Order: sequence, then C-alpha cells, then structure tokens
Amino acid sequence: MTSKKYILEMFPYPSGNIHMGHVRNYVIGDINARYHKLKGDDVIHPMGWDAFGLPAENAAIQFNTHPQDWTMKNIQNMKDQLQKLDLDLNWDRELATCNQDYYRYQQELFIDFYNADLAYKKDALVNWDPVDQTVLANEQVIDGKGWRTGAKVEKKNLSQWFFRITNYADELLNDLDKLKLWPEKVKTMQRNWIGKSIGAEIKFKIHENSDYLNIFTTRPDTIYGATFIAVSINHPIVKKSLDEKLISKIKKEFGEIDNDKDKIGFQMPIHCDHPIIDKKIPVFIANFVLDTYGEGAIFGCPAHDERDYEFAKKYSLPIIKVIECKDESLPYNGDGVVINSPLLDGLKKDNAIKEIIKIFKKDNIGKEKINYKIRDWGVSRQRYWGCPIPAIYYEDGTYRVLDKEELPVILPYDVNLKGKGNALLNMEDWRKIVCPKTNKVAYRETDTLDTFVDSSWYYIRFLDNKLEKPFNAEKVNKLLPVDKYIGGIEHAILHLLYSRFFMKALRDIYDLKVDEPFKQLFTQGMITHKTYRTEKNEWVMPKEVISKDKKLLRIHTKELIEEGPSEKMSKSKKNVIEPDEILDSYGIDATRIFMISDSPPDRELEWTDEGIQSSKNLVNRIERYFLKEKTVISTETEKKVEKFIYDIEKNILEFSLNKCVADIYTLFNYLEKNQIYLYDSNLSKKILICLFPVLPRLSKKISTSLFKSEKLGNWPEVNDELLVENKINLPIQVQGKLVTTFETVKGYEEKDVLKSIYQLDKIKNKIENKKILRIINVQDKIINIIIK
RNA sequence: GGCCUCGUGCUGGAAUUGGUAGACAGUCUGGACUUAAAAUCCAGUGGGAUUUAUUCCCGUGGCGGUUCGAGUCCGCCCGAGGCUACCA
Repeated sequence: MTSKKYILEMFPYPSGNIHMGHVRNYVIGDINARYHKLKGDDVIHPMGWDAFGLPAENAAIQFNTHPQDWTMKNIQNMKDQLQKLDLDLNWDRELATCNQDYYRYQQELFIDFYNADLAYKKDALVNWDPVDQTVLANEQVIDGKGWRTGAKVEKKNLSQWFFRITNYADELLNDLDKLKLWPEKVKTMQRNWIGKSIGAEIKFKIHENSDYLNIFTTRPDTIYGATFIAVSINHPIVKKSLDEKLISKIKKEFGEIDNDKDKIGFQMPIHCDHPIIDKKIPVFIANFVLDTYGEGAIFGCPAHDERDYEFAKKYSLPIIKVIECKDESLPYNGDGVVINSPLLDGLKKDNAIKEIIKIFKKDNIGKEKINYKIRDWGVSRQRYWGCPIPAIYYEDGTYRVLDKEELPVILPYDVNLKGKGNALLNMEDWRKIVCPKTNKVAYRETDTLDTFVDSSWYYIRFLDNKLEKPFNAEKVNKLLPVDKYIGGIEHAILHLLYSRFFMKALRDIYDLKVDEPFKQLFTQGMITHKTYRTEKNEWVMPKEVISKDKKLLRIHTKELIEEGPSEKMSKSKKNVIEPDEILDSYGIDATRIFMISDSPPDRELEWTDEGIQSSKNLVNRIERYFLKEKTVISTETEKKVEKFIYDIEKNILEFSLNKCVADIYTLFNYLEKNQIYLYDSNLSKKILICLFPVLPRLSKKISTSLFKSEKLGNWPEVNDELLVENKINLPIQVQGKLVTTFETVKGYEEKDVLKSIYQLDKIKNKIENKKILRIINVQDKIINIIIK
C-alpha cells in the first residue's frame, strides 16, 4: 500500500548563496525523500523562498538596487546552486513569498482572521528605533539597542495590528503532548514561552477613592504578608494619580539606572486597603514590575519573594513572615506551613491557596486565575519589503479592512528607499485612493506584515501553489500534517509556534481536520569549523591557511596563523566553507556522505579536511569494488546483505544517518576482507538500491554500467529468515562478570550448554570448590553462574 | 537565578533500550607498493600489570543505591552546553 509522505525542509531566506548549513539540512531531507520514493510512497518534497524581509531593503540601499531585483537575483543564484546539489525536489511546487501569487492569498487569510476576530488593531507600546524610524520586533532588540542601528530603542505607543494567538494559548500548550515526534527540548521551550501559571486575581480597593486595583499572584497563600503594592509605570492608575510631568521624570529616572536589576520605586500619593486585614498599605511605582505580564501590578510580600525583599529593604518597608522558616533563610519562597495568618494558619501551601481563594470568592474580592506569559502577536512592521496589510483609513480616523474582492493590494515597485522609515509612507499616489464603497478619500495602510506570517502557512500553499485561493481544503485534509519537517533549532519558538497557531486558526475558520502542521520535527545541528586568525587579530578563511613544518601560515603573506576553537561557521569569523568549491573538488556524493557521517544529524558537525577526504575515498572505494570480477556468493554473504538492508533502512527512518554510513563501511569491509565480489549479481542490485538515497549519483552510475539501467526497482523487502542469525556467541558470566563466550545456536538447551561450559578451564577455575547457588539463563542472550 | 540537554578512548561517536563497552570513522605508529607524494593494501592504537598469553586487573565525570548483572534505572554531588531571564 502506498502512502503519502510530505517531507519538508524549512525554506531558506534568499540571502545570496547557499551555505553549508543549508546543504546539511537539504541532504538530510533528501535522503528521506529518496528512501520513501523507493518504498513506493507518494512523496511531496517542495522548495521555496522566504523572500520578504529587511535584509533586502538594507542591501538595496547599500548596493543601489531594488529589494525585488536583489531578491530575485538571489533566488535564481541559490536555485542554481541547489540544482547543482541534484536534490530530488518538486520544483513545480516552488513559491516565493514576495510574489503576488503568494502574498495576495495571504491578504485573503488576513481578512479571514479579521472576520473571525483573530486579527485586530489596538494601541500598543512597541520597540521604536529612532534612527531607522521603524518598529522592531522584540527579538531585534539586543541589550535595549536596535540590532541594525545600535540606537537605544524607545517605547512608543502606536496603533498596531495583532493576531489573537492568546486565544489558542491553552491548546498550543496542551497539544504539545500530542507531538510525540518532536524533540523534547523544543516542546519545553514552547511551554516556557506560553508560560501558563495558575494563581489568583485579587481586587485591592484604593483607600482614597472607590477604584480597584487588580493583581495577579501565584502565591495568594502569602496574602497576610503583603506590605506594599507595586505597579508598572505604564499602569493606568499612574496616569490617574500623577501629572504627566512627574510621570516622564520618573520614566527618565527608571531609564537612567545602570544595572537594570537594581530596584527603584516611587511612592504614590495613594494607598490600598488590605483585602483581609484592616490596614492600609502603600502603593509604589516600581521599575521591576512588568506591564506586559499579569495586570502590571503586584502585591509585595517581602518575606517570601526575593524581589519584594530587596525592594522592602531599600525602602524600609515591613517584612512579615507568613510561611514557617528560619529567619536567616528570608526571603523564603519554598513550601511550608502558613503562620501569622488567622484564616490559614497550619495549612500547607496547596491547601492554603485553595482555602484563601474560597474566602476571596465568598467576599467577592478575588478568584482563581490562569495567566499566560504569551502575548498577542504584533504583526505590523513599518517596512516596505513585506506583504501589504489590506486595510484603508478614512480622513476621520476610522478604518476598514478590505473585502476579498478588492484584493490584491500590490506592493508598488517604484519607491525611494533612501529616506527614513517606511518608504510606503511617502508614496502619496499609492496611498491615497477613493474608497469604492463610500466614495470617500481614504489612505492605504502602509504597514506590512511581519515575515513570520509569510512562513506560517507556506507548507499549505505548496500543496497547490497555483490555485486561485489560498489553499485547497481537501488537499490539506489529505496531505497534512507534514510528515517530517527538518530545520534549525533557532526556530524552536517563533516560527514553529506561529505555524502551529496558524494551522489551528485556519482549521477553525475553514473547518479543516488538521490540528497540527508538523507531525515530526527534526532539528539538525550546526556545522562548525576551526577559526584562524593572524597575530594582528584578523580572521582568515580556512582555504587561505596552509600547514608547514607544523606551523600554520597564511598562503600569500606567510603570516603566522593561530588556530582557534571550532565554532559555528560565520561570515564574520570567516570560518566558512563554500559549498560550490566543495562540490567542484569532491563531488555530490562525497559531500552528502560527509554531511551525515561522524556526528548524529541533530548534533554539531565539525568540518575537517580529513573528513571530506575520507568521504571521497569511500565513494571511490565503492566504485572500484564494483569493477572486480564476480566470485562465488555464499549464504553468509546473502545474510550480511540482508542485514545491511535492514540496518540502513532502520537508521534512515530513525534519522541515525551517521549509522547509515557505518553500515556502508561495515558491509564493504566484510566483502573486501573476504574477497567477495558481487559484480552484476542480484545482491549488487539490492545494495545499489539501498545506497541510492545516500549516494544517488554513484548508485546511478554503477547501476548503469552493470545493469544498463539507472533504476533498479523498489526498496528490497527484507527476508526475515535470512536475518535470523542462528549461531551465537553466548556470553558466560560468573558472579555477573564476563568470563568467556560459548559458541552455540539459538534455542539451545540450557543443560547442554552448562554441561559443556563446566568443562572449560576458565569456568572450571572459577567454580572449583564453590557451591553453585543459581544459574541465570536469559535464553539466547546470556548465562550467569552465581556461586558461593 | 530558573528550565532543558548531556558527560563513553587522543577525537567524532556506537552499544539490540538492563545482558560480551568502545561498532564505524578520524588521528597517530609501523610495514607493503612508488623515483617521490597522494591514493591503495596489511598490522597496531582505552589504561595498567606480567610469566607476552586463547593471561590477569582496572575502566563509561564522582560517591552511594537497586539488580544475578548498570554506560543504561534511582538519589546526591561535580562539570559542560543550550534556552530563558525581575513572568509576581
């Protein structure tokens, strides 16, 4: 029975050239795709381009070109390089996210999301790069500075589009358990990112007026220990209580601290009533309270929280112990018996939490609450080179999301990128339209979508890349999830979480039957290389380094070179190996072998000259082997070949590709050592088929010369009978320690074996004059003799 | 600080998932071939001891435990890497 196999590698950003990391990624996928084809499966193995994004704009400015031209040129170049690698890809499925026939359907999806209330617009504090005049994503802010400009990032209140990923927080979390074929590490990272905490929401009444302050806590059991309230500077209560001038002064002070772990606060002219005890507690604005988590307000319990403790010490606030512990161990945030809390005394943490929530509920001052760390996904980007958001604004400030009939909103080509900020803002002709529905003047949205939106659904578009709808629901139901998705761990959270969200959202909008986009995720390791630098601390490319008299020298200048540790290949350290050059010198097969030998594919692979050379030697050796004249073939040889088929298949399926290489060596070591040559026998056919996924060129070449055909048929069925090895070397232990092995056959009679081994000198020596207490015979595996 | 992953020869790594530790490869050493180098082929390559053998002992970061038996399971400790970081 044939089945479908959708094998996908994360599509590349067209930066200009394929690098070794890509090669490793695609070789791993390609071996799988080729194997499944040989098994007779319907294999989908597409390739495309994650083609929108800021680097294109930067390059356009730098090289005086256009992002589109730059991107298209890169795509062509990289496609040529991929084709040189001879990967078995479905090029007819190719897509590029910057093409109209992709992004116009993304605009449709945006409208779907909007209509389903999964896309919305709101004012939000965003990271604003004052030099580039653009919003930056959180991950583009490094140590509070813009990654490109190095300018200190400001918080700015802007109206932004969001996707309601928080609607799916619980499902995204729970469904991780269903993803049995995902690395545990990635799932953990996603769990942490979603950050579900169970606790309580408590209403604190403001003493001076009738307002309330909501506070989220995971430790309501410590409520008696609350001695202050702290809120974020952006909390609405701040605006109500203080004037603008003072607020900006505090903001400035907060911004000026050197160590951002230092805690400072400002006491507000208001207080809160403690919800249980009859007392007032002060309210502070504190720099350590996050406005993006919980309610942006906390109650401080200094005795049982490190941050609150530090803050209380600094501002001489009372510290009340409510969990039993030694005074020296304060702040103590562990479990324990509640004290100094009349309604909770004697209870342990869990019970105390339950009890206090009961009391809160009864008095209507609080309830249990689940809080998530994950925020809604801000998708607006003030950049030109992205998918235009299909919305328009009227002069009165109202806006309308377009209807699908009004699509596409095409990204204009003639822009001036030299100005500051989003080039679309200056495109008056493009921006200004007359709304066909109202006949009113309107302006197009100039923000474009985060490029992570582009990559959140491309795996669906591949199934029908020319369809005049975003996707074909029937095909999605039939062909998704992707069976094997291969890529770098750096996408563990963002891309993979966004894609999971998209799949679930689309499922709900279109009534699809798919819950998760990727059934199996395989994260390949990076490729490392030694680093080299001159005494002047200049990085030097490996190909410029030669070894002479045990010293490393730079080829042309003869400068002395110092060798550094192996690190991820990077342009900045120049420790890169160019795939093109390797392919030219060693060929595709040797490159493929090296990509999977030595290290398991999910771990680092260190590039070495010896490694690639010995891979080439293996390829040559196999080619030479098949030139030798045929010899007599024994059953034992048949068995070895059968074992090879079984092992290599198992190892391909388990992504243990390094072991596939070992299987190949083991087989040819056996054949050559015993001078068994198979030439044009049936066994050769089987071997060549099994070599094909790993060494396609070589396998084809030998097949053609021996059998006059490139294709030798499907993956061979493993003959189980030949796999069973009857003869075994049974390990014999005395007192659990190996003494010798005994050659016998499977299914031996225990007493016969014992009789024979008692005659062996080694055993005799050990058990002479001793009493045999017990014989442990694990049939066909081991015999252990226990003596006294 | 929190969470996760992982500690096996000189190196990358195997080990049927609790049953012969070190497969396979690289490196290095010696030998064959060669005018020479590369390639190729042969032998050796965890540590130690000795009577040099079809020998013995030790050995999977450390200590302890479970078991007839532990690289594998459990507890504590040490170390490395990754992610995340004032998440209330």
